[in-house]
Amino acid sequence: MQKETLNFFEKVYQVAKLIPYGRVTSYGAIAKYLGAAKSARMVGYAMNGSHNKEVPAHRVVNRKGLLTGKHHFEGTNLMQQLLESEGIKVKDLQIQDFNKIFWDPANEL
DNA sequence: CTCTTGACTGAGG
DNA sequence: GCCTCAGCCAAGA
Repeated sequence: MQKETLNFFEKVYQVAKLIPYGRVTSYGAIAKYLGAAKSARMVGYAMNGSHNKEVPAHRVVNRKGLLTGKHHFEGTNLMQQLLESEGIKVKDLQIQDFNKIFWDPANEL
């Protein structure tokens, strides 16, 4: 019987994988969808292990659409590069039209 | 066990 | 819209 925390991490990965192409979401949105809106930080923490997974962590940003986690990627602009490759416009770690491409799992899923 | 840190968020000024 | 404070939970020292 796994702990709920472990299940939480697993769900984070699952939801992250479900993020449509050219869309982004926030840590809080995922956390809220999992029923742990107050554990948004845990979502980001879970992403630490996302490197070994097929999780598109570059599509997950904070509520402002800011690429706060870009420092966890290789290089200095890999995250922004990946997003722009999907048609997402990014300006200095800030996603443009964030409200338009924002994907809320609790609402869309 | 206690303290610090962190890919966060909401409320108040 | 920006800055600051507090709450939140888990992992590491």
